[in-house]
Amino acid sequence: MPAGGTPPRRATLRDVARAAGVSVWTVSNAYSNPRRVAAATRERVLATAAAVGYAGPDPLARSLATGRTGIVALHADGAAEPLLADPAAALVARGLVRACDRAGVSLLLSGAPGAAAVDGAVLFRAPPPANAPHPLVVVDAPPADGVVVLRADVAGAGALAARHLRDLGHDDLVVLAWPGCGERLDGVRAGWGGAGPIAVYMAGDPPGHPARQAGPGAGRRAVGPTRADAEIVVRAALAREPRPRAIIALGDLQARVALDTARWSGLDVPGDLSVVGIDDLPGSDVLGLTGVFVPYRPLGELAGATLSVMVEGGQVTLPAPLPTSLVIRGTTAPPGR
Amino acid sequence: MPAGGTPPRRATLRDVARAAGVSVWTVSNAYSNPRRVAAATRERVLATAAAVGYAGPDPLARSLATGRTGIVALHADGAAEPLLADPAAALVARGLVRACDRAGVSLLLSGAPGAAAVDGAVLFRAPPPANAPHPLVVVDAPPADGVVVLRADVAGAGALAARHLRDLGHDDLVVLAWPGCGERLDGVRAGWGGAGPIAVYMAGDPPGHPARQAGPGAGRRAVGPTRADAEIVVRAALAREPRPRAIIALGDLQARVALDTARWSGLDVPGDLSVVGIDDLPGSDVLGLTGVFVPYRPLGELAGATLSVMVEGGQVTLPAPLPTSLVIRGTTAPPGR
DNA sequence: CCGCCCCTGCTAACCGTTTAGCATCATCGA
DNA sequence: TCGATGATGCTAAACGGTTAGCAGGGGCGG
Repeated sequence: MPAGGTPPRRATLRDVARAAGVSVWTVSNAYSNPRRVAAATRERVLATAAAVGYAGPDPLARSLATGRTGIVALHADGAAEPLLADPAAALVARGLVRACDRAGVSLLLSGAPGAAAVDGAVLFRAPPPANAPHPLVVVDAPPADGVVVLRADVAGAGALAARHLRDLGHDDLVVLAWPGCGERLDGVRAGWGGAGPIAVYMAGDPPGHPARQAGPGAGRRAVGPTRADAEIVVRAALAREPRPRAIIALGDLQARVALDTARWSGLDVPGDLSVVGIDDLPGSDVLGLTGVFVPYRPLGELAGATLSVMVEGGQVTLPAPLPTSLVIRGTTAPPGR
Repeated sequence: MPAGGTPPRRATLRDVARAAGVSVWTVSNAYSNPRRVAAATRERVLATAAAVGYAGPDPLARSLATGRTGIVALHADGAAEPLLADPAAALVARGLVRACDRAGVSLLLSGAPGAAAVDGAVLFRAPPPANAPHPLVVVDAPPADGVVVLRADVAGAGALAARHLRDLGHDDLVVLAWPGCGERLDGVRAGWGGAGPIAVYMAGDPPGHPARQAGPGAGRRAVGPTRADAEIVVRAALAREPRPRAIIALGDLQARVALDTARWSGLDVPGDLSVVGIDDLPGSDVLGLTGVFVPYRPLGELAGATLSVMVEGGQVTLPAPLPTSLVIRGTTAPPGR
């Protein structure tokens, strides 16, 4: 004989309606649109729902019907991990999650755009896909037509760094760079303004470099050198004759490697060598690194706010690049005699 | 007269089927189950889809039909931001996102459990809800019946810290604690083993403390003191007579405040005062802080792997608490004379 | 030539909601 | 007494897929 128990299926709106003796419409509105149903009826419906173990409308079905998911995505290229592992991306994520909290939505970290249904997406340093079914905001990428791109004034950042060293009296500049950071480099050149020679040491991927060929992210735009790449280029730069007295690292990671390497080889920073980084990532403060602050977290927050407006159907105007600022700590000084 | 253009609605499976002259079944399987449809047919379907601008099955509808979303959640209490702002939570998130990448799913950061449809959820230091419609894994919370709780051996961590100081010859211990870290404290007591007196300074929320009453998280289990709380308790501890010579901070944040405050008031660390923290958060290495490493990132990774198994319907056996390890750096030494 | 089986594709039911549009009814002013 | 009105709740059509079960047909062994 058949067991008389309820099936293991979770209760649905229909079940509640049947049990409460009302229509599906009434139950749905009791949850989503309380003022359209009389208080007494609503009370009864909710009580019945609790009795049959109904925990509220299924978010999936609700999303399908309404077209809204209450989720925005932060996308990376192949894998989601870099979104938290890369310090700059993590800062953007942190700003974004704060904006999401404020807007009452959740944040999805995903390496596969389109795999999940979202109301909108933020792309960090990634090219926008052609036919996204939702609004898109791109962070820290070159401006492009037809897409909302949010960025910091990285050229200004380079200029700030160069001007600082020039103001200190330096007249010989070494720059640690990598392919793809052209704008920062241009800024450095502009800020330096011919105060002396500039030597650029370029890190990372020559075509065919094995370490960057493997893996899902191979071939994508370089967003920065690996630690190993940085060490190679730093060693090369420090070995130059005459020895460098002022270094701008276009990224904080390179700056830290430069700091380590210089001190390791007995140089006094800033006595023998001035080092300034660009990014001012968390941790650079305790290192005492002089650098230019790039507002990644505010960018993430702005991206979230902007996306919210777009999801609501509003128009947004492209803001000017967010300003950067020089933070002077302990790694720069006038050139030693 | 009516404009003959296509409506702005996105193409659906049905549209593609009509255009390709096949049934909906065929189109669906061409995407989701390629081996059930002849290669030639599939080819034709995909071409037609591209022609009418169909970008693949809608994830939402697919999820509704299959019951799978390809999303796992990391939940916090009221807001999602602490998941990235709190260093320990951020480490768990990082481990989790890596496991998600490996499993091919996306990670949702949410402050409102149940607001979005997910296949499973990880709760960090939060009590599990009663009737979750999906598998649950709890990280870093007291063991409980019927739920999978993953944890580090925090008692062992406390013991490691205490034993280290005792081995160095200390015989007078000051502990910086907060309500809710009882297990760590117990571990300290066990590791210390009566090598001398222990003075415990407890930080944070006395009932009615205004700073912790406001906000959505009010009343929840304390996961650690705020910076301000830490400063107060550190000041109190350092002012003790006789002056402390060995401090265990049950959390790294307190340890850092202790370090700052001690050095600020002219004490030599570790000459006058030994400080050891528990957590070994990122940044403690450059600070040179001696401490006990708590494997938050591996916990996140393990949580992700465990959750994957549970989502697939598998049974999991509770692993033993993950071991912690002592990391000796520069803030501990034998007691000064 | 016949019966069997596999391959392919179809029909139709289902997933659990939302919501536009309409029916019903009690209340109320004239 | 009657029509207008507002409150309340119902019917039914989406939303965009998946998939169990089945029909038709061609290849193949007997």
